[in-house]
Amino acid sequence: MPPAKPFAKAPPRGGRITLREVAQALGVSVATVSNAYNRPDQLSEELRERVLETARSLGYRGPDPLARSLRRGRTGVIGVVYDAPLEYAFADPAAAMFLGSVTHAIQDHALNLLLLASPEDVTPVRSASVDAFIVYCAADDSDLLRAVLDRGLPTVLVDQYAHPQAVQIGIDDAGGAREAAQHLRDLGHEHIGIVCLELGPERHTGPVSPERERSVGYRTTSERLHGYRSGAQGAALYPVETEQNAPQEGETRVLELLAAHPEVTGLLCMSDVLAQGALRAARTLGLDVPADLSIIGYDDLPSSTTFNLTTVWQPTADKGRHVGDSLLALLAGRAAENVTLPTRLVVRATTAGPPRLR
Amino acid sequence: MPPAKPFAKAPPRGGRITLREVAQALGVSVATVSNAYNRPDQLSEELRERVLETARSLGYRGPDPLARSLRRGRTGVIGVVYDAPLEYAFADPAAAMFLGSVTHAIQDHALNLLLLASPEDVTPVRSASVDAFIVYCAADDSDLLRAVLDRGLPTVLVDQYAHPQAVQIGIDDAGGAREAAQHLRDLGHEHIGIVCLELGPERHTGPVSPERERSVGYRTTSERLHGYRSGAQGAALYPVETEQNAPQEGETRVLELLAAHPEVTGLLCMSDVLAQGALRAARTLGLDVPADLSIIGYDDLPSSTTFNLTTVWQPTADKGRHVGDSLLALLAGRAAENVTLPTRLVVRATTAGPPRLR
DNA sequence: TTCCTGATCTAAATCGTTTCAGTTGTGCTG
DNA sequence: CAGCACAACTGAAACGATTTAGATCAGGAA
Repeated sequence: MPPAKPFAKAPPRGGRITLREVAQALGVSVATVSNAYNRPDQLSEELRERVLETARSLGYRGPDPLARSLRRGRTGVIGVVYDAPLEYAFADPAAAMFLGSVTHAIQDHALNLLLLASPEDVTPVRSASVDAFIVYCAADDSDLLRAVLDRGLPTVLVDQYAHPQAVQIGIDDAGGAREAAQHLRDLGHEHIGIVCLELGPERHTGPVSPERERSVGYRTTSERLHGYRSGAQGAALYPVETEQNAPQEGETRVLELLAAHPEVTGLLCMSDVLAQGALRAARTLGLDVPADLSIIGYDDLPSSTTFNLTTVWQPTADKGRHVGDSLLALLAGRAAENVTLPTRLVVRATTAGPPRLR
Repeated sequence: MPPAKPFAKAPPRGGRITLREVAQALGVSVATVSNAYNRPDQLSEELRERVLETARSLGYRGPDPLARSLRRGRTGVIGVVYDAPLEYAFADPAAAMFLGSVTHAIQDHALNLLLLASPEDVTPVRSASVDAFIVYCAADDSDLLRAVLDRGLPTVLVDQYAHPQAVQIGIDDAGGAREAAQHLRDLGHEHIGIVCLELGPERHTGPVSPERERSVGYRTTSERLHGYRSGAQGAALYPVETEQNAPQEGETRVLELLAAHPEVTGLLCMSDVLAQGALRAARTLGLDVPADLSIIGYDDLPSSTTFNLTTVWQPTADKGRHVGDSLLALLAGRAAENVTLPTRLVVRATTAGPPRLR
């Protein structure tokens, strides 16, 4: 290897044009060029035109966003964290709709969403250039949540347990669940299956044991389960756990459940996606819905109207709006309050009284 | 709309701890503290421990990601641009699934997705700190696309016309459409309705005139329309335009279409979501599917299995993977090639021969 | 002793902006 | 003609890190 290069001071960066180059080409100061872009009132219209013109001809693409953010101390980016492979988030229409409503709420304020992937590794959370965080469905004791709070940035927790260092936005999960269970009871169902979402980050499937039920990590699951129990008093309940919020998964679990407990005549599903799986299972078994089997979902997705699914509606759009508002308040240095939004049972065509005999 | 400038004034940068503070507290240089985080082999284990310990006790939260990015010239962020209100993207399960598959493809490479909202304003595109762009479903002549290409960053175009300055990843839109149309023809349908996605960024609804059909801005719509026409030769075709990819919208347009053309016995929908609307319309009219009306969708969403919908499958996961791979190649300075992925008709239970008489 | 090597650690130069605090030069008032 | 407001522009200090090119020192070989 040759020991030393004669031209050691070669600029390694590809010939990137900066404010300085433009300023030099014009014989003005960099401050003036910067002002041409950011504060047109600080220089004469004529000079501004010349600056912009020169910049264009030099191939200058405008002030570097990164340098600007560093200097200004603001990025205009909100980090979104989801405590599961992020692909699941997109596979879940309810999550996608929520993200859509957040987007809607913040896009007029020059804010954008950065999706932080890979939950088992907290590095992205530690090294993301963001002004604030949204944490969606993280378990209360997760490393992820801890890493987020460690950043010390404004944080909004969605559908999670409250935390002193963050704002919490959620829905009345238990209330909606209670209504749903009550509805089945009112119709006369005595044996009711419950298709749960994940109870915690560790993926399990099958019947939920009482001790497992006692240590549920996700607030949503926990609350809905409590709601079901309080609304279905007097009935026999058969909760089963799923490991992914997907129709296929719902179908499999429901088939298992009905095989183990043929006396079940009603199904409470913690999501419309799982309810879709229940619908498939019923079709597979040749059961008529609702004559042979009643099914209730949760979320009220757009497709559920088409399925004529009885379900629990939740104000997804409102939720996004509240998250957005809270974020804006926190970023402006104001306080924001925890919010719990209402839910409501929507009775459609997948529920009826139980069959007299099977 | 006035340009949003929410945080013109930065918040008080009250006592933020930096590398320097930590270095001073220890009496070492900032380089050493930096090395403690980034290159542990550059200092003794003992000193490194002390640095980390001091940092912790001082409340230092680790190297600022922004400053690091500026210095390193890399952000680890990919900008995603969608040529419609971003909320629509989330409302469309196919788009959400695609985003999910991209996420999956890049998350092992320390890359994250930044969703750039508000398409009518190109500011976010101009001022986003990203290493590369993904453009999804933008019209060929849109300001948005131009703004993206102006940034001069690696760019992948998805479901769009090819462009010399970018890599294009797409599917065989026309092929799938042709198969679908052919299928209806083979079954004997003579009068076929076509429910189109948006033809261009300007929202229209209702019947598509021949001249409008000639100037379709979105490649997906254009290709599928061509495919339908080439597969349905000999039949009378009635294309109608929608302004949003949503079930409700599909229902409305189909009701209009069937009112205007009662002789229609088959429907080609450019998305499963629109096909869902068709299903609703049929129910509203008391028509039996497929006895009275055949319906074919496009995308093959998970819910379409439940609906038993005949539809055109597309390799969403593959698409995301290819986008991810191309991005990685471009970021590494390598070249990447345009890719067109196959599509395939999936026949389920919503298609049959036309009724003899109505 | 002298020189070389390797392990540690440091000084200083960036990275590309924004913005505070001036410095000019001009025209107007009193 | 002094005094002053004002418009137009500039210098230089941040912003918070990474990284290159040494400096220093101890130990071992020659």
